[in-house]
Amino acid sequence: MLGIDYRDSRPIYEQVMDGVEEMIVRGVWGPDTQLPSVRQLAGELSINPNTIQRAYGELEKRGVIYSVKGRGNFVSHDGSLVRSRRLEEIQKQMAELAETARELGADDEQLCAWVRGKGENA
Amino acid sequence: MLGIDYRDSRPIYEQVMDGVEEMIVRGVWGPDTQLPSVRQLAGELSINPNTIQRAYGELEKRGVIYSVKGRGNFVSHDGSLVRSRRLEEIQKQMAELAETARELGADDEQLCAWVRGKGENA
Amino acid sequence: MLGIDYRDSRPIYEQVMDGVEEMIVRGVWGPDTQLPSVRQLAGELSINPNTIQRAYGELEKRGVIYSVKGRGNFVSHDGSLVRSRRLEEIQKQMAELAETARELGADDEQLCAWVRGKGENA
Amino acid sequence: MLGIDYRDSRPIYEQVMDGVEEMIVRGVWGPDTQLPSVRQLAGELSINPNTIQRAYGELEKRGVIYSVKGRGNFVSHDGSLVRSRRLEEIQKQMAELAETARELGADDEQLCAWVRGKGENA
DNA sequence: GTGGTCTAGACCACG
DNA sequence: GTGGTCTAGACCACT
Repeated sequence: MLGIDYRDSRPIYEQVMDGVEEMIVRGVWGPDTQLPSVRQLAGELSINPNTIQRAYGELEKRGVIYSVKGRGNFVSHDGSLVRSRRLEEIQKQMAELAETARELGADDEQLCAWVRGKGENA
Repeated sequence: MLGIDYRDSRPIYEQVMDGVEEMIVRGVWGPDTQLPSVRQLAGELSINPNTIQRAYGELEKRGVIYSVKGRGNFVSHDGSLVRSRRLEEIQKQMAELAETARELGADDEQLCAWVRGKGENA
Repeated sequence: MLGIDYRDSRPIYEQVMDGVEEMIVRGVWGPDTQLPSVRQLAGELSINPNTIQRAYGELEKRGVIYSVKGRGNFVSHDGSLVRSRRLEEIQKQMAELAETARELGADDEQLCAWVRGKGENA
Repeated sequence: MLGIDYRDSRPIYEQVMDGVEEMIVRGVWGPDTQLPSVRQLAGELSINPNTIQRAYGELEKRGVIYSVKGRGNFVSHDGSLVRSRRLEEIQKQMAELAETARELGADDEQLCAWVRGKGENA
């Protein structure tokens, strides 16, 4: 879990954020679950603690987790809340892509086909 | 045309590339059309010539344009080729987004609705 | 009573201090009332005794309570004294905020409106 | 300008943020004004560049400034926008303080007097 | 030269 | 032990 890909162009702290959110979305970490300590996670992933700290800090500012000095970081939101927020972001991005594609001549049927699952045969 | 937005987080050279490709896709610049010279475009956009040079270089690497020493840069492909290549990229990105959305619980109908135009009929 | 909110960014020992002061201000604990022992309160709140100790220590330093070796901690002040000290602090903070707000263009009437109760008349 | 007070308990990066916002609010730095570079400001204030970077980063995330890689950071909002946002924050804090004060027995007239300017004589 | 990210190591407040 | 901040120094992408 929480795999880091150094070849990915996205910054590490962002990958960590996504990894944590995924654990929450999947329900593996419910509300008030304590997440791994900054130092521990840094050790496991062979990453500098500051990088983990930054990821946790951003997540806290977004309200996804909350931190208690001297105790640790904890999940605040229910997974469904995080999930819906993520879906909104995806929807926004897809709408933009669709807009550009339409300007290039694609029609709605094509676009629909692109986003359909792989069971598109038959 | 070829508007640059400094507030955009995307690098300038990328915005220039997109601008050039758009001129080609729209058919404003057909095959073998000579592009504005590096210095001229740099002057018009108040941009460092190095940046224009990089944009042209990347476009040449992609085969969208070709350069002739001492004469300038020229459009190589027909607009339709560029258009289809762009659509492929968009398709790829949308497929990835759709995949993630599906993992978050979205179904094909929702995804289709997201990419549909707001009312382009009539 | 003396509820602790781990999600609150304020340190626990400060929340404990506030809780104790509130009991005094409300008159629930009069002068010379014995406070719950460090260990007992720590147990009730599921908190480290060190934290309670620190809260009591700070309160003693402020003169709100006094401790007798081997016997326990006791309320020293009358509730009204604590109350007036608290009001002074609040007054000070509000004056600072008001000063900043005035520099930003707010006038006295606005400020008055902000601090007025929502409809406590009748 | 942009004075840092090391005795202040607030983190340095926050003081820097406030300093920048003040320059904007006062109209000293209008929209699209380029702010001092990370390294330059770090040098002037004898502060580590990372700390300035953090301050700038937070301001960008709030939309107060925008950054262009390789060029610098620039003011995005008009001062009035920043000002109104700040006033909202202050109003919120004052409302909370007022609430507590009222629970302690203060009445609206007192509170009004506390927030009035120093020309309170007469 | 600019901003953006990361590492390494340190200090502090809190529990 | 925990998180939060800061410093120092490095590397990268972009202009």
